[in-house]
Amino acid sequence: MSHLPEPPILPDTEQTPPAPSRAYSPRDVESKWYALWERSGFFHARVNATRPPYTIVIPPPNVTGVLHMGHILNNTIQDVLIRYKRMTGSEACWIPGMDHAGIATQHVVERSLRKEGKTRHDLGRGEFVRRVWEWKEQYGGVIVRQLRTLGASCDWDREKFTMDETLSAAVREVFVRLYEDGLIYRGKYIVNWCPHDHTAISDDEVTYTEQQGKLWYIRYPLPGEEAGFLTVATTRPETMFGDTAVAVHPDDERYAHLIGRTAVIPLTAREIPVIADEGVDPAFGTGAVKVTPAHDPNDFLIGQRHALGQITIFDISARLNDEVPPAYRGMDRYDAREQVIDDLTALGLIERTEDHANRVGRCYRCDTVIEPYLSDQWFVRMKPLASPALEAVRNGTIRFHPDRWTKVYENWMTNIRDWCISRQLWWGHRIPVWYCTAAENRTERCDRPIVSRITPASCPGCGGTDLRQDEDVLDTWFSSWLWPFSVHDWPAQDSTGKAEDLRYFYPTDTLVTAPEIIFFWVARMIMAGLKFGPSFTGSTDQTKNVPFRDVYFTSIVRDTRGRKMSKSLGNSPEPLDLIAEYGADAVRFTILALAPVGQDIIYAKEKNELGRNLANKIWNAGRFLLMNRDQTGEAPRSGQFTTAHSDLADRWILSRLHSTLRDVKESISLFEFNRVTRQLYDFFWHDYCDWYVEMIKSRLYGGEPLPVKQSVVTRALDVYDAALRLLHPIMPFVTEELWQTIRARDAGSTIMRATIPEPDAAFIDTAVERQMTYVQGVIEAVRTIRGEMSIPPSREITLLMTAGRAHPAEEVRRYEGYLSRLARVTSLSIVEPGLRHPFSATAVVEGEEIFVPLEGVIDLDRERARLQREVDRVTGMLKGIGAKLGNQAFTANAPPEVVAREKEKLAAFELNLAKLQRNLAGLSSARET
RNA sequence: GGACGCUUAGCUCAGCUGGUUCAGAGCGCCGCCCUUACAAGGCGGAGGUCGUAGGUUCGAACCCUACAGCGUCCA
Repeated sequence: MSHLPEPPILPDTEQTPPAPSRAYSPRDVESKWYALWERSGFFHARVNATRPPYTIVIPPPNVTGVLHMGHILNNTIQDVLIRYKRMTGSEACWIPGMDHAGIATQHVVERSLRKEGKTRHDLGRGEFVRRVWEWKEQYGGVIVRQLRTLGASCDWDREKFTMDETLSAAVREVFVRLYEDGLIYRGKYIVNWCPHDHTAISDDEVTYTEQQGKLWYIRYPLPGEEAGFLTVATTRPETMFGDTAVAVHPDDERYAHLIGRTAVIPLTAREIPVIADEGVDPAFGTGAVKVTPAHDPNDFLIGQRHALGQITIFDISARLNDEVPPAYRGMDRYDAREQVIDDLTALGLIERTEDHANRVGRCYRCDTVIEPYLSDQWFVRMKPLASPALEAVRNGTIRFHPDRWTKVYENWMTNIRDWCISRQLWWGHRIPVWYCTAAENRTERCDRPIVSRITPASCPGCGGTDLRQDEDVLDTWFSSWLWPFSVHDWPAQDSTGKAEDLRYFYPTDTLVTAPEIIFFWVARMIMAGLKFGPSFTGSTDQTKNVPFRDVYFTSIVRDTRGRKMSKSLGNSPEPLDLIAEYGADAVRFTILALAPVGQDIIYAKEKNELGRNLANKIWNAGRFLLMNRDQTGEAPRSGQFTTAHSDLADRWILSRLHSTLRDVKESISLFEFNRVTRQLYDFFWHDYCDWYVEMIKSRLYGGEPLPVKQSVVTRALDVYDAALRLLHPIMPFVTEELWQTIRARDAGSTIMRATIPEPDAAFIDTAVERQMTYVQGVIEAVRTIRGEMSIPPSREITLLMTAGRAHPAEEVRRYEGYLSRLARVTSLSIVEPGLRHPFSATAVVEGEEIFVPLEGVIDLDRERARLQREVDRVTGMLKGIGAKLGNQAFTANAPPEVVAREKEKLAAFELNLAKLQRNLAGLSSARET
């Protein structure tokens, strides 16, 4: 339990000690609450039949990862949803965890080995993997601790890691099932090979960039023809040693006579056929292309159609191998390119060279240029999985926010290609496939791979025990796509006691993630849910099997120059530094406030002042309430809100509170978080602090009887208490601190598990809001006069005003306290309309005239100019409305209520204008008197 | 090349089904205030032909078309 700093009491001695800070200091507050929440088990969710579940699984960050701005946004949103749901009747469960990040983690450990002068091969596979685990235990998961600093209310008891035993079992189970269903196959195909990481990567892991390159026109000699050549154009001359044909389009008359003949690969003596293939673009280069089936995906297909040979000429590092002439062996692919060009030039075989922009694919992990490479890999057949997953999004079982991502998804899903799932790494889930290596007694069955959930003891073919497991591991995403149910220990849920959890918490409700991984992850999770869900939901109902119902795609965080924030650019603030400087609450609030729906965020650290200032404002409102509570005491409380001794301001703030409860509820349901921040900011800052608190001061500091004051205090606390709860999901720390402080709480209670009130339409009172608008209008009019006439607050003024039918005198009298405090008016007189009040500054509010007598002070010229501007403004508006109403077409076609409204406006403005003009004239005559 | 998104005040953004205080907020700027919660504050003020050009409509920031600029994804 903590206490707000007391208001400063200055001793009347000459020495003034440093005043206790009146500013909110998040550092002191935030550090203590998280630990208490976690220790108290407030984050933990349980199967609870009396509450509906609300589940989110965290997009598992890499075990190597550290918190960046994208995580701040993403996890703040998840926490807001979880905390809001927890406080509005749901059993909210946010399941945290990490993935093992195959390539990235292996890199990290290899790098540290290199410092010892070793490679992983020196250690051997078993030892290397042991070292990775060691690294993980010691250094991994920094991000998980950082999330706690952010305030994330994850259910840490449920934390998972994709390499955990149960999640590994899920991976094996899925592999075997897919294999048995014929959806997994192995084959020699062109894959995206990373020559740096020495592994295949999937199509989605390649990022393409436009690059300025060259197109070389190379002469391939035609045997038997003196000085006869067939010229082919290529961007990759170094691959010519792997050519097994030259191809032209069958309809290309230029080359028709060459089809079926041969050409010689320069720098070698090898002859290759000239073939005709529909896939050749006659407009590209010369219309004749070299065909290298082992090193180009298109050529691979051409090669298959024509049964061409496949000659692999690179080793795993993309250096030329022994398939090429001795002079080039061992050369890097780019060195070889230069050498080949030089040698061809020397032979006069380069016809010409053109600039050519080409798309270069790079490894998304290490940025190395990808080499299309022929190798044995494992694939998942995607089409059968994709169609139900496509359907689930199309028919609205799963909804994307913003909706436009649906189209991106559909596009990809309808053109889906098979997924290469094998990786030539050591860190990851090893492929559960064994091969019989028995030399003797082999049967036909021995040639088939043994696909098994558990390590097989012997070959089912020959019974031999000489088995070798496939060397490869699985793509990390092959475990991530199971995450929504593998976190509940599927398929071992019965033996681990998590069966009930799986039934209760699956499917999850909302997925919050980045659009960048819509294919990598989101789409595949949907496929996995629909494929494997029936086995644990016991239902074929799509709605029960999908992994989530709503997917919210977050914005990309950019710097003020529009560049994506990244480590390598160094343009991203360190999130923990931000939190240290501004407080986690401020960082959370700010990032949400900055995030336009579906657009990128332009982020600068100074913007956190928005959130910090709000925290400070609320803190100080709390101090105000506390002081008055201690001074005055509270009235006895019975219901939710005290209605005793309530006046306009009280009814108004309750109306505003319930409007805000309603608006926030709606905004959250629409995932419009920046709107939530605006609604809360406006309520706290403007409605509560600027108007309500100022208005109750006239009663708190006036001569009201104690019970009245106590009711006022109680109600102010009631509203504040409810508003704190509503704000809590976004600013968890400061709201807990204040909630605990403003009133005594039961031991072990927390705002985290308090209830956010349901919006109640009975409190929303438009009549009260209209009256309040009038009062505010009068106060603002007087303040404007003060401001423009440069009348300091210290100078007392009197106010004369008319009181017509809409706001009769007895009503205006009730507001006198507000006017005196908020407009610093010392006396109020109701006057008859139409009287002259010379030497007064004037204004018209809702048809009522107000006069501020300023004899001796008034600058008549300034006031005249001010009124003239106002007259001009109103005249302009009247002109517009007049034109509209004078237009036959408008009055004939517009809905009657619109026309009526315009007529009302016209009348009101005309009334205002007449009064303004009369007062302006009165001012002019005042000069003569 | 195809698809999608964005363009509103100096900056960052709201503006929902076309018509109420539809032209707004925060920051910044100018002026006045240390008024007993808050100077990380209070009060007031100035700032925009809503990217351009057409069109639909009685009426367009909002709907349609084209163009320009910026951005993202896919080929």
